[in-house]
Amino acid sequence: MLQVNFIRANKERVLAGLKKRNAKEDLFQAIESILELDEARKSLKTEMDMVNADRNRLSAEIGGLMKQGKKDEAEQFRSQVAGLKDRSAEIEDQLKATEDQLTQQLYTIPNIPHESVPEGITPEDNEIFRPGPEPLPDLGEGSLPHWELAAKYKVFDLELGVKLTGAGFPVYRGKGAKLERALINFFLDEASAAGYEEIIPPLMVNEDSARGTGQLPDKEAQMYHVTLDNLYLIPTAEVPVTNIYRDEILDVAALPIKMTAYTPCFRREAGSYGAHVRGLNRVHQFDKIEIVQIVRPDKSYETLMEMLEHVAGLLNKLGLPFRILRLCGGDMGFTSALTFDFEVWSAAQKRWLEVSSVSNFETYQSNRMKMRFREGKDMHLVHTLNGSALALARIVASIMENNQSPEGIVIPEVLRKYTGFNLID
RNA sequence: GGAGGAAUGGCAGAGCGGUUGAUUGCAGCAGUCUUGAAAACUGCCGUACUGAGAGGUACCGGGGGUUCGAAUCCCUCUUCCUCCGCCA
Repeated sequence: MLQVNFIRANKERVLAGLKKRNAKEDLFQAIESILELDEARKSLKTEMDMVNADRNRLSAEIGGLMKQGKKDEAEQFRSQVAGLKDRSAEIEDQLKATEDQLTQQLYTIPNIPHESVPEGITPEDNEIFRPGPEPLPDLGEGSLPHWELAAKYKVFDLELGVKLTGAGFPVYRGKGAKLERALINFFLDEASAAGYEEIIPPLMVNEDSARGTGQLPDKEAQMYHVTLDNLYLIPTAEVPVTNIYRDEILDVAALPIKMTAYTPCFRREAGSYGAHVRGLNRVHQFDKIEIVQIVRPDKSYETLMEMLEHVAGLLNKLGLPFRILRLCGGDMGFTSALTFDFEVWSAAQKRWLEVSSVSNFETYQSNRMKMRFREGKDMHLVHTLNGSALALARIVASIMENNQSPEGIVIPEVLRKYTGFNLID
């Protein structure tokens, strides 16, 4: 979330940011409300501190008198302290209520978009940061979408997933399963080579972690919730991996911190429907390799480009036709300041499929997580970034569609040492 | 799941009702000495809120309670350790 002091000092910027995000009117009002609540908070706090200071002073005097054996004099002070105590408790209740309201309001304010974020409301308004190849590959007549290829070559089975679990839980089989595993290993090896520490995190997180990265309270309905133990299935490795450094004060020399993790990701995808969810286009469980960086604020945009190039490198090595979009204000995630989406061209479906999202959250997550670094005497919030490198299900779909041939699905060169075969037939 | 024990600053480890935000050691930072380094010595060394500042307030796993006063006593939750049971 944003810091109140930042909002106060940069009110115009915050309001302009909300406008760019096409925010509703009530968010603009929330900004006013936040500033007022913070003023109220401050004066209540000052009042309580003064009452407590009096109480502490009197208590110390009572202690001194008791030591000297002057019990009668001590008695006089007791009733005074009792009164102060009641007063303090009263103010504390008000203070707590004010702070709760303030926090609730702050949770409703999204991150402020970076200046380079284009104006716009819908995905059509996203800026093409790096265009796809010209002309786009054309597989000609008879090319099949991946779900038909899956049936033909038995790569994955969605109906079996329905039997075992429900819609949107694919079962990969045989060479399909091996291709999946090959991609995981390839992506992890590439991340390691780029200096990312490999992490195997828990697949369930507690409430604090979900709040830290911003899934709570904003996106609660998107997560599977294990109510009996109050745990959430992770929608992305970003959640457990970024939270590793929650509530930590890092030494500046420790930065940047680069971590990667492969995990299955679980998403309820409530509200999705239609042809766009066919096959592997949108599923409830998919594998993803995530890269996360924790960096100095002055380096974060440089880092964002570095991560962008890492992901672009992966797609180039796989030989998939892709483009990069800079998301517009209206299409950007709640917690992000700047997001680049990677889309792979599906010639068979004649549409672009999102396979990666690389974002800079600036201090939005680190403020929630109290993730800071010390440099000399000064302490600052770090910037956090993450990106998919890459999301598997759609990559598998893309490889199947783009690499289909009369003989079968051709495995990209770089994956062959991982799969042990060149063709799915 | 059952029975005990524990939780204090970056780490180790005192304190167990009254100037204790907290002794001490290590680590860290600054300095003296030195050609340099080591050693020795001196000083500094938690976080948050608040205040122009001096300062004030809060925090000794979380929450609640007793008391004029709690790191210290009580209740509760959580986590960790030991033993038993179960188990990939």
